Amino acid sequence: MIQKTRVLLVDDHTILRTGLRMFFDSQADMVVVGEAVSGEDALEKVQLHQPDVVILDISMPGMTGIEAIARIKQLTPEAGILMLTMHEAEEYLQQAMQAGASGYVLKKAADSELLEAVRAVARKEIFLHPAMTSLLIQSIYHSEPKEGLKKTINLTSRETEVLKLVALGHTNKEISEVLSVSIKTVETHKSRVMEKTGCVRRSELVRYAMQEGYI
Amino acid sequence: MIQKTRVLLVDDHTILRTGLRMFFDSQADMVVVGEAVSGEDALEKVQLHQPDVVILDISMPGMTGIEAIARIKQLTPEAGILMLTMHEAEEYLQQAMQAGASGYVLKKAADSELLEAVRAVARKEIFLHPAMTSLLIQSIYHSEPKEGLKKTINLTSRETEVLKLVALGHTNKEISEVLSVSIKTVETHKSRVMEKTGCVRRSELVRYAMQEGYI
DNA sequence: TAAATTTTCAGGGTTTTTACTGATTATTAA
DNA sequence: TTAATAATCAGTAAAAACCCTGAAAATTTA
Repeated sequence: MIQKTRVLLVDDHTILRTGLRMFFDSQADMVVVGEAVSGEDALEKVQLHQPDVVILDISMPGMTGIEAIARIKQLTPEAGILMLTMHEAEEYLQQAMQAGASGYVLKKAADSELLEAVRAVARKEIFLHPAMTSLLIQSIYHSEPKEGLKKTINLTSRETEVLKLVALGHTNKEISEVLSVSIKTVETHKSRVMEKTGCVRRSELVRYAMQEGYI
Repeated sequence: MIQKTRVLLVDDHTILRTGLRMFFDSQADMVVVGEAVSGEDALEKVQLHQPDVVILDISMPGMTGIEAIARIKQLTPEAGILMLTMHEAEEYLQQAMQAGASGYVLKKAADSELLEAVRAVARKEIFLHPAMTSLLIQSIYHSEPKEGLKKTINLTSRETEVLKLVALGHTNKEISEVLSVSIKTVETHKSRVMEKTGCVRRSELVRYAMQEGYI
């Protein structure tokens, strides 16, 4: 091992970070070069420490892990990003991989799996637990309209119509003409959809619509 | 091991089949229950032997492996299909996974990998070599448009980037930030794309991008 | 019927996009 | 080495979108 794999830990739980640091530093081929407690913090630390692998939690205060992935990738495209999370849901997995993550490991996974994942990501490979891979492939190639998510986010029929048309790139005016309502009404529906889905950008709306099979 | 994994070999090369049969039969947990020399033959043998795992080559006389996957899946959805091929190209990989394959192993892979793959598929998991997984994820989430489609309308690389981002719902500002250029530059590229494609509305641009496989 | 939800619309200020025209600097091809 | 193509950016005015708050009908549910 000529060079140790440089690891940056990003998690808001100090205890977890400390544990991970001890764990990684006890490995001959890796070293923790820094820690960050938030997405914003991570962006700084990434520039400062130039890590090979960034280990990131999805749920963090402030910027979400998903957002952080994109920002980090922008800053240092060479750094591999490994999501370490307790969420087994495929929606997170999909979003993370789409945003540019190189791996996804559950917090309940075995230590050996985490090490394997870090080493794979350091080699520029993508690491997913077989079961996670199944989920991903399934969701990509053989996805059914997800009932689970539809239950939580309940769009009205009018909101659904507007979402679809927005995602297809139609302007508010076009939508208002198609639905025979005023532009103001369209704006209201759209903003309500964004509120319900948690989207703050039109692009997120597009992705949401695609992901949920609206378009 | 209560039940041995029942394997069906499908390949038009007799030597290879014989070698594989000996190899698998030497394993304590698997048994080759049949062989087939073509896709058509495979369909019969699948019904006859009810295998747990079908090992299939893509390139075969008559029905292609990709076609065979779909047909086999239709007949016996419980059977896992493992592609064993010399093709490293991601287009085959994508097609195979989309058609319903559960794994993809290169003929040049190590014996141990093949065993691992068969066992994973028998467990209803999906098996891909990490490098293959990378390819797949890359091609799904970070794909370049297909060359064939770009013949008629020739977009420059920058125009293509802008088109993709526009179609994904990003604002000019977001695009200018991602590409590190001014908004004015983005506007120019976008209007040029609209000129070339004949689109006059953003929605048409979205449809074009989808149709041409940009997104 | 009463309450909750859905659908509809408005005002107003800010930001962004659109649709022009025009132009400079690489890079590539002939 | 020209000539063509690609990529960059500017100005400007009108149109549209965005982001609020607020609110009245219509419909559905309890």
